[in-house]
Amino acid sequence: MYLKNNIRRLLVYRQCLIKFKELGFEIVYSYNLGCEANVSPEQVRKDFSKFEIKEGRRKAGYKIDHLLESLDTIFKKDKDQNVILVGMGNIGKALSNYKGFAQHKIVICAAFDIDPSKQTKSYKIPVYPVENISMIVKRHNVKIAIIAVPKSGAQEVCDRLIANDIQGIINFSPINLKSPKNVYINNIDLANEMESLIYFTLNK
Amino acid sequence: MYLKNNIRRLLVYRQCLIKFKELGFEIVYSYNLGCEANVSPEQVRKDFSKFEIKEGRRKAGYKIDHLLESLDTIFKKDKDQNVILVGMGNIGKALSNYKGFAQHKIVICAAFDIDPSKQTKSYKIPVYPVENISMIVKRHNVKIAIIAVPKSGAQEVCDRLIANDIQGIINFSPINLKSPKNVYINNIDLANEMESLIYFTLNK
DNA sequence: TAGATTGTTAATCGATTAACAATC
DNA sequence: TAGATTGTTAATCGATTAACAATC
Repeated sequence: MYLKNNIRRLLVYRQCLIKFKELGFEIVYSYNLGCEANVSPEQVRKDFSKFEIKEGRRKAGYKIDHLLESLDTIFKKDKDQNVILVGMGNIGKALSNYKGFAQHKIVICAAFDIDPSKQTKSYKIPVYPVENISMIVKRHNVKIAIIAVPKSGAQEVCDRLIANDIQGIINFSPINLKSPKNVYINNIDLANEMESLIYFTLNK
Repeated sequence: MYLKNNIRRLLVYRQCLIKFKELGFEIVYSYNLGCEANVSPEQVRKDFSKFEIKEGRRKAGYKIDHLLESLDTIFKKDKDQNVILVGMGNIGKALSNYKGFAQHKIVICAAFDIDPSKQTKSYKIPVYPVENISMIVKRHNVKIAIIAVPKSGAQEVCDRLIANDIQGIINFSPINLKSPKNVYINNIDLANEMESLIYFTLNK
């Protein structure tokens, strides 16, 4: 199993490569890419090596398109990935409008909220009562979910998702969810992210 | 300089301790806290040791209140921390309404946007034109900023913030910002967070 | 007291960095 | 060819885990 940092760096490389491509470049050296991604050239080559990306040519660098293809294979970008979103509060709404997902072939196919006033099919993404999770998950074969409900309801939502065979959850609620270890959870606690930033800024 | 992971775990411990406290507990053992935070008891004790938190009593565990006080000292929670927010799009708006910051004594004291239709003082947080950054930063002695503008404008905003002596930036724009190394940047790329979740979920 | 738990020291593990042969 | 760059192997560094003495 590859480590988190590895994967995260690959995703940053992809970001950088897309930028280079947009700027009209066709090849990069590990040195360029490292500069842009804030890592050493050796780290870049090591990461590629670990994922068996061996498309560089000594002295001639890497073709950007080839690298992007390899990364698309690793991240299975051949088709859309359906995800569901639970909670249409501040964060939920922002995520449902977020443009960045589409470019990554991530599609929020349905949202859920307990508040009937937020349930509508006239919105860009249909918003259902949470009772419908089971139906929608089966219909669209969803394996990934986003939790953006208040802290108090997060564990209950989590349990319901797992009961419906959701395998991975990104959690914006500031609580450490309990889950069986075969369910992968990515916690994003916005206040903690701010705290950590503040800590490192003030303790340089 | 303490490592990122260390600090992040301390913040998770705090989250857990607050939960325990709300549930009426007064003491914890490293074992309980580890369980809740998903780390080993040894890791908990090691982290405490590193930050010179030595308030446990053998066999009697740690007083939750004492631990929270120590953590508040480490994270300087004696007074509010003013931050500014640039970009009042989807994400910016969500952040400006986010309840979780107040509990952490993080205060968004002003927001900025280039779109005149978004500039208003009648909103909960005043929204100014970006030209006013300099004035507000000086007036409130702000050192920390949030970037939530589209990718295309992010580097320009970043440069302007740094020119105004901002020391730490949390960046929600999907781009690797260039900055002098004395400015700490915390990048949160929502699409990459989703990608990483999807990767680990599908490659278990 | 005996057993449990802390705080720290030592051992292990894994990630990053350095070095370098291969070669374009 | 000479110099530059890759891909990999070896060395280092640091984080995590294990062990254990101290002691409540």
